[in-house]
Amino acid sequence: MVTIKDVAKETGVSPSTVSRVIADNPRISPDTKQKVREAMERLGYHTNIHARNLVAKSTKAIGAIMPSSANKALQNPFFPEVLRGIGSVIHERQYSLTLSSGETEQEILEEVQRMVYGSYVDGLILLYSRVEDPVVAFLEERDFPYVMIGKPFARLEEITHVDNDNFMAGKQITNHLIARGHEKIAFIGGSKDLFVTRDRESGYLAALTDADLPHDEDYVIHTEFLKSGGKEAVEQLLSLPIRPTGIVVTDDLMSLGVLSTLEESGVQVPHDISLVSFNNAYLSEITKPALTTVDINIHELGAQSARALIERTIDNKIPPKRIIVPYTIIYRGSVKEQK
Amino acid sequence: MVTIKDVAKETGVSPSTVSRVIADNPRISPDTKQKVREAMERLGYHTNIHARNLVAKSTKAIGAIMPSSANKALQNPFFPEVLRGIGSVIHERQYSLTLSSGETEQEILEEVQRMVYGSYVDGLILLYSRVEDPVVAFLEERDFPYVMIGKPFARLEEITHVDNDNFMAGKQITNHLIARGHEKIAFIGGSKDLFVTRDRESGYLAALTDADLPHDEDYVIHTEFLKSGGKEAVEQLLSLPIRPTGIVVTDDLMSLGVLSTLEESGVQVPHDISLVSFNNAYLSEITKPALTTVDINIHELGAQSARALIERTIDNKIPPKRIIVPYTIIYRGSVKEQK
DNA sequence: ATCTCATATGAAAACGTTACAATAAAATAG
DNA sequence: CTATTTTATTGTAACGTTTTCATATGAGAT
Repeated sequence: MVTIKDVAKETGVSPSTVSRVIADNPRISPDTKQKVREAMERLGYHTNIHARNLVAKSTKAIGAIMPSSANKALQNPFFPEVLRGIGSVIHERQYSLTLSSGETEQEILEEVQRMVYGSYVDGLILLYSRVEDPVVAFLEERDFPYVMIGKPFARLEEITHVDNDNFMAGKQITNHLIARGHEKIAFIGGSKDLFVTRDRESGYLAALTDADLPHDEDYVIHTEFLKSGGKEAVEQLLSLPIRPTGIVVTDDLMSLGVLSTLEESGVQVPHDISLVSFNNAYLSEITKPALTTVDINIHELGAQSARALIERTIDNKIPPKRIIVPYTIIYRGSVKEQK
Repeated sequence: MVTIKDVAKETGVSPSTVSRVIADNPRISPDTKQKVREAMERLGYHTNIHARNLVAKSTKAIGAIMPSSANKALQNPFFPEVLRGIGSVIHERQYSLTLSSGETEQEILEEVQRMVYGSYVDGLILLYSRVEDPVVAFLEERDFPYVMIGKPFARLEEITHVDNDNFMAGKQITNHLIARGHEKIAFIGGSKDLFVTRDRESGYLAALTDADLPHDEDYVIHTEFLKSGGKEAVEQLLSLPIRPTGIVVTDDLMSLGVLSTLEESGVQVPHDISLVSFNNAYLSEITKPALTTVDINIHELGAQSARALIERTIDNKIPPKRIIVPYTIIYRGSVKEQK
């Protein structure tokens, strides 16, 4: 292993000078810098981060905390995509990325504690958001830098987070249905405990109100993620005396389930019922009628959170902020004019 | 930050003794161990990995290298799942997991070099396999511990890798179709450059041969991952003078595309054409006819590779090995008896 | 009682880096 | 041409561990 001393010896300067060259300190003459850099290149020098971290406090590493795998959400293509987003800025800034590996909530907490106490990372990105999260409590108590993707459950103004404007997205996509002549519009969302669901639902309701459409409670369904839930939801809607002509579904994967159940029941999409969805996962363009869906820009959610976190690791005193990533509506084939 | 010295002072022993207690050195008396452990607990001591790594050579961290994002495969739910698998053993052994963040091949190589030279990790897991991979060349040259998920392109016997028996799986799933009376069976696979495709195809062909069925070259199609490719493949098959009655598709996501194209063309699955698939991604149970598919046990692929790697980081001289993870066929509704 | 040997502990060096204080050399001012 | 400031460089002390070597204590063996 070639160290700073080897480079120093090679160039005939002191180790401290080499260290300064690495840090690009202005106090070093251009000549020396040049010379040292050549030697580093020639000998194949690479900084040993452990030595560096021991003295300088920064690790130049951040951690990403995944939700516990009890949560089926993991199957969602969301994760590889956020990780890519995070990765892109991580790479650009020459940071490195550590992933949490716990499966249960308890394990995740332990993992986080190990990362924080052992000074593995400078900051953390929480890839989920839940009620009364002990991880958040711990980080707050230690005043450790972190940002959250999605909307925090409490202390909204005190936690830096990156989110979409889910209210507006929900409103706008519902408006799309309304503009196409739909008046009986249902909503199928995930758990009510999740802010994504709540915000999108509020948007949906607002659109209805703005258009002077009544909102029927039977038209709003919350279901456990997918599969059985999605099936039940659809069956419930179809058994109603007056069937909806349009449905807003809060997740593409969910839409897939809705779509298949609808077809099983002989209901044609978009002929009989129009469907709009969220996320623009890859699969949303390969379903039978391709889905009209809200592209929430997952990659950007990741990238922005990484940027915000790095900023925060440099100065944890900057005021917390909320970053809203713009969404785009992707129009495809799941919506039809309703006469 | 509470250090080993603080614990030493608190208990009235020397730092070296504390260090030995941490390492559970048998030379320390049970009494002392007890006492020191209590103090560690009380003061909230946590090992600083950077200090430890500086002297002991192990980082107790491994890296996972994702494929370049040029590769659409990233959208595949495969990744969160392998990462979970890796994570489970990582956690169990108290290791930590670093993720590569490069987007292009060049970036990935740089990333790997940084990880290796900077001694960020003890070993690497390659989550992909490609021809003439500079990353592999680099790792081989440095004799750095690594394992690969999938099948290496060269030096099969020299690289520790974790894979399924894709030949047998391909054969068995094809046999399932044959047993149900199908004789005209087509195959839709990904790029011919990928070993997964090749192996599954060989299995498919072997099944045909064993059953004395002819194999028609027109029935074998290689397509770029999905979407347009999947569509074309299906159209090609349907335009044949004699249509197949069964299709083997090498990936669930691909099957989704095949399924929708088939339906668009008015072909009913499984009534007109039966479909079998691979991977058992979550979506395979929510498609219209749920897919009969090969569960390749992605989680286990990850877990096994992590285990093999950790073993290898401890002793890089152990002979390379190949680990075959068993698959299971999940029978669902996409296959029908052919009379 | 002396000697050997195991057992339990401690002192100190090392790991590769950064950062502060010190110094030497060069440039500028009076 | 000395005094002062500026610029470029160096020596040294940390950072928190592990590890080798040394040492003290007590138990058996002679």
